[in-house]
Amino acid sequence: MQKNFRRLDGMTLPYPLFFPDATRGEVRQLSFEDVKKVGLPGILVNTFHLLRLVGTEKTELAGGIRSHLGWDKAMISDSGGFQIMSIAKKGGDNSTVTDKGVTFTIDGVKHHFSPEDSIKYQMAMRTDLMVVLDDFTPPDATYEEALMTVNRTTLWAKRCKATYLAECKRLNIPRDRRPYLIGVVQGAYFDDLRIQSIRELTEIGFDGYGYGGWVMRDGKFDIATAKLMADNLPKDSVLYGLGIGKPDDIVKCVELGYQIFDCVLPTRDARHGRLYVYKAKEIEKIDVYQDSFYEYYNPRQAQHLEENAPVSTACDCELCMTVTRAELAKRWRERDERVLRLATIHNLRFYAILMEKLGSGN
RNA sequence: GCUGGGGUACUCAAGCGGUCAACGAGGGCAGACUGUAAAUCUGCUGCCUUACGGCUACAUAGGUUCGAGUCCUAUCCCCAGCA
Repeated sequence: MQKNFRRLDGMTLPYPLFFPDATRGEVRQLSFEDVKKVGLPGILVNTFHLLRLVGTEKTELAGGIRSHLGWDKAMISDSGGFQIMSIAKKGGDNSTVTDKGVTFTIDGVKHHFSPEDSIKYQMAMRTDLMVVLDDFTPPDATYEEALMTVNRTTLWAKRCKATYLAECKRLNIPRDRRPYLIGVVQGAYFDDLRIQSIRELTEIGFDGYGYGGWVMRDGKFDIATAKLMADNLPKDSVLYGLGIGKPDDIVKCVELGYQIFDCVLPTRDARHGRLYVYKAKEIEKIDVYQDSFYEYYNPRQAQHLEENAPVSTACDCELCMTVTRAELAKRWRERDERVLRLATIHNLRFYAILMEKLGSGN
């Protein structure tokens, strides 16, 4: 198993890594300075949304999305495959998905997007890791529907790989300076489809493989499929849990061999008033291998208006160092927007500490 | 003192004879959120009950009516204008 993540500039970062989602080029509520202070290795940006909002020319001219945005740490990109699910398949509009690609309709505007587009733009962005465009099903999909997306994902993966190689050649990128290209395993909850997807993708050959699709099953993280994949994928490849996940699920995945994660949960939960708190008095005493090693803290609850302690004593983030629970609760109910930033910082710091704890065992 | 307008659940606020346990908003409580069209969304919020249903309620007391938060009378408060 690989021990380190290699950035385009040659710098290495020890696994496991968690990348907060900066879908549109920014982690919601945070400045890049905030993200850096939190101690995470980089951010994940979304190819489809950035292509829509920034465009290819600007990015190429600026020498990559990193310098366009002014971000100097690691950056990985998602292909836009998830948006096929979250936007195109949500129904009710004119979006369509065919083998050729996908047509999104957002606010009445049509956007065409193909596997080739995704790779070309990811190359133009010069992210450290990129993901093939994939297709997947909603949780209630039938076997036949899941099979169709497995086949399409394989078809697209081939074209993504070809585009990747062509772009590397066209741009004269030396072998050791190429971004990681991740294939995404599909197959929903059907083990044989997952195996088929793994077989087809590994035949094409990728630097790593992602646990794709709907990772939740009946309201719980589908650890069985995560294990199936870890057991059947090449041991020397990178394992990426796309959209994973809750802190305890990340712990389980790291134990299975997963190295890279990204998820909206810490940032979205922060905005929605769900803060993560380690059940330990101080950072040194945190044991992430203990059952239920953390709990939720909701600053919106009126009961916290009297509490003069910090949100967590096992945390060194700006929120916990400067604001009491009472102050946070008060400011939350006053709709002071700055608390969303502090809450986001807190949850991301929680994830950063989690990854540090998980990495120290390497 | 006169004239006019009001008193509705934790708060604000609809309601103008039945479809009202009472619109809506806030607050409160609970839940959801997993490659971000989410600083969002969903419930519950008089009492008993899992529910059906029952009970008690729209300042207070009477009254009219088959039926009253809604109409009438008196009383108590509040507000504006005039004295």
